[in-house]
Amino acid sequence: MNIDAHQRFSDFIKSAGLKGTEQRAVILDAFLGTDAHVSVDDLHHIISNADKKVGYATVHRTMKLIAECGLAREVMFNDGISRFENTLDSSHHHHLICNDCGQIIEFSSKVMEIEEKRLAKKYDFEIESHHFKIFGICKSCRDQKKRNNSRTVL
Amino acid sequence: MNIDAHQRFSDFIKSAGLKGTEQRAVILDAFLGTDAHVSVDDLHHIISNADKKVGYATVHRTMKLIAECGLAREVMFNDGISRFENTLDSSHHHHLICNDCGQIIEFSSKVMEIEEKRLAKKYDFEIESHHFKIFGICKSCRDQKKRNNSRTVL
DNA sequence: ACGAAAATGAAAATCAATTTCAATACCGAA
DNA sequence: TTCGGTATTGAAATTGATTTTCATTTTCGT
Ligand SMILES: [Mn+2]
Ligand SMILES: [Mn+2]
Ligand SMILES: [Zn+2]
Ligand SMILES: [Zn+2]
Repeated sequence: MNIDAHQRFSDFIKSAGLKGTEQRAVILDAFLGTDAHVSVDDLHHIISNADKKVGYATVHRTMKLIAECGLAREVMFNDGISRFENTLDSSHHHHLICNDCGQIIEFSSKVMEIEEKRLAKKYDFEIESHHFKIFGICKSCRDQKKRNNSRTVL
Repeated sequence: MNIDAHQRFSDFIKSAGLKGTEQRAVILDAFLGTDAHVSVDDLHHIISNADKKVGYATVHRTMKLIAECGLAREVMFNDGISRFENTLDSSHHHHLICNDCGQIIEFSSKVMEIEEKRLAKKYDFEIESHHFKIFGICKSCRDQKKRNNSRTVL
């Protein structure tokens, strides 16, 4: 189905005149092993916890490469930290982000994709990327608040 | 029509147990005097150029207050800098951002607002804010590229 | 005017991201 | 396989926006 991610990365590396290294393999594996939205720091910890040693700067540089070759997408929520998500095993989507617990709900919307194309045409704009983010309070956080409020009243 | 922005800000200040100061007035005026997406640094320069002296930290803290009271909305594009835009004299909208020249085109979309409400209901999510950002290349940058390319060929 | 509380601003701290650079590793050519 | 030019690594330093600190000043209800 998909071209193997490792293959794709090494093709990218080669075609860019770069070199394959043990560190890059370790980082790619760590990244492919998560299904969350991981920061450079997250990945650096994951790698360290697996008793491998790769410098923070190298994780950072390699994640940029992995994103550049299309295996990762860089997303920023509201905390000023860049996070990466696997693009191969998830289709295009957007995010609902809970302001309380940080939970992230993914969604996709055909309606929005169509509307976006209409807007691009209207403004004669060539789209390279786009992102819709909805911030608010998730159901479980609202429920928890309700419980706390009734407790306060008692 | 609108409650006067100054009135609204001073009401907010008062109700929060804060104090009115000359600096806050200067900063609010500077902010209301622009119609762009201005950073703290932008505003600090605007104020300095007008031969007034307000510390950078005070501009920062005051813009947070102005946003908190609903007179400004904080937006972040892709350069890691927070910018503020006037909410009173512009209605709710989203942004097309040119990756080449940084130009920002504003748009609003009824379709998206409706779709967003549908999604919130679907995921039982209480929306507090949302933002749709489309990155790409604007018409004039595309035209310029074309011109450069034909020049290269010659 | 007094005095408690808040605000100011210069400087320092924070913190993710990025750069530096000397040492090391990669890899194609011979 | 060795060689050698090039890329990579990683610890430490730097960057740059944001945020905090804290001594001093200002505000504003009484
Ligand atoms: Mn996602
Ligand atoms: Mn705008
Ligand atoms: Zn939540
Ligand atoms: Zn442009």
